[in-house]
Amino acid sequence: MEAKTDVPTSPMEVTRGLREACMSCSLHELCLPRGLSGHDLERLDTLVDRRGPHHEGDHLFRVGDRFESIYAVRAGSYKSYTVDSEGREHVLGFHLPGDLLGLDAIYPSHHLCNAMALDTSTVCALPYDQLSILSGEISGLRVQIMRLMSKDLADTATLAGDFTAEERLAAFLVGLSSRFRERGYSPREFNLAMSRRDIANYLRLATETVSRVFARFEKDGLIEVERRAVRLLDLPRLQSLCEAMGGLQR
Amino acid sequence: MEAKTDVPTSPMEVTRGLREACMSCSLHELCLPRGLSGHDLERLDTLVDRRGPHHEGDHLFRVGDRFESIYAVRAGSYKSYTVDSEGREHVLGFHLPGDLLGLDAIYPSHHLCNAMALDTSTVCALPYDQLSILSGEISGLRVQIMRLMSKDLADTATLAGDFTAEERLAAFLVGLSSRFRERGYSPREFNLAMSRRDIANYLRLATETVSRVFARFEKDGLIEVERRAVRLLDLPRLQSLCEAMGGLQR
DNA sequence: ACTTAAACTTGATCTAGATCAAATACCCGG
DNA sequence: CCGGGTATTTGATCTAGATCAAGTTTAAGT
Repeated sequence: MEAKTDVPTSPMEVTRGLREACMSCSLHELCLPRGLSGHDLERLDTLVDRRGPHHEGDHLFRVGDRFESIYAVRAGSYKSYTVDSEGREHVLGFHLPGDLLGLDAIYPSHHLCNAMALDTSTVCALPYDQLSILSGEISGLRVQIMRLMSKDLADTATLAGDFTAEERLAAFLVGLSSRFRERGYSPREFNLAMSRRDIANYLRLATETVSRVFARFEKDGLIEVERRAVRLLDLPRLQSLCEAMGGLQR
Repeated sequence: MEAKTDVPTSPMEVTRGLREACMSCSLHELCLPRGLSGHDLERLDTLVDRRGPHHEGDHLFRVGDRFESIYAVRAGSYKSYTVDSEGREHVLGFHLPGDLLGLDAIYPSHHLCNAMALDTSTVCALPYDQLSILSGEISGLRVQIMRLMSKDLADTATLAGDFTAEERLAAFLVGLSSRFRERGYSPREFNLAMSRRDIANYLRLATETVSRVFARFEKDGLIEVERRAVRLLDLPRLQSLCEAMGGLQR
């Protein structure tokens, strides 16, 4: 048996604790700490409340929950989604390590969507009022928060467009691929954390259509897909399929 | 003949200049100044570079332009849009007085979309680096910038969902209605600044479909529409048509 | 291993909305 | 007031993708 990982009880565990500090986090360059120097980083670090692990199906927050913190995904992945009055689910996004969650709740001060773990996952919670104060004092932090929000705005806008099922799915795969690359994983071969149904809801397609387009892509030699495991065989061609959308997506 | 409006040359013009200060701007409560006290407001005011008028079809910025300022619409209206590699236009949003434009360009530091005046329109340009510095010093300004970005994120997410043509158009009208109400105009009766084609591109529908749904709404006694002039006859029923979407939209 | 349920795929239809095709209305410059 | 271009409406088809309907594979218990 391994020791429980959520209570540091040995020197080894303490070392592990240190490794989890922003300073030594591998997501450094993607996440809030980007561009921050040693001392500022330490100050940010004191705000961080590391939470989890959440297991598949666990909720990080739900519609209507009071907004208190924004979350940075540390490990695993989450989906954000809403359920409309007809009971239809709309997936708003998939969130990988380094992504921020909960930004849309700042204005109304309560959450507008649900966030559910797709995997065994953990987050860093950043209490928003403290973060806001700190961002007044550290211009680099302010800059990075704005950058990340701006990026979210741009990404969402891309998805909003009117595109074919092929374009959407190609963009989805290419987008995931570059996000994995940024995070140091293979951009050619990865596992989908989300179900076909989630992908379909995200891309505004029927599950069956997603399945069929996957099959078509495989037949055309663009990808190899077996259940959740995907290998991109012809990234250039996939990119050209979705260049109409500006190339990528999240 | 009236005097040119862009060069203050008389006491009257000076008065007009004062009226245009943030402090006395009617958009105060919607726009960046919200929640700012007298002195802070004056500081914000010194950043503002009032530009225009732009005439119908004029561009405020275009894809690829270097990002320098964010813009607050002062009068008139703009649309933001992209043109994809197939030449299809995708309208991202319509921007009324008090709305901010250009936020999605912060991250890449160049504009990702075009912004075009739909009417004779003016903006307040806020140089982003100065605004960023000032927002470090004035917490209320920081709060308001985050609120407005957060709102944009939430709005865009709503549009991204999978809804019928009726739901979309109803939400569009209801959204416009509440935005006009917020701005002190009639929520029941207004003029559309945008063409059917723009509406269609925004809602991911064909122009013909927009036309037909307008006709259907009119036949059902929901609205009266003549060219660009719209009167909402049954707001409650329109709202119930789009409640699936969470009620509104921009 | 056996059951049951969920996830996924595949095939057959159906349909909302796109596209194609005119006709009509409006607007603007001369 | 007139001619030509653009915006809008209306009608007739067409089609991408939805929906309906079985299968099939996988995973989790028991």
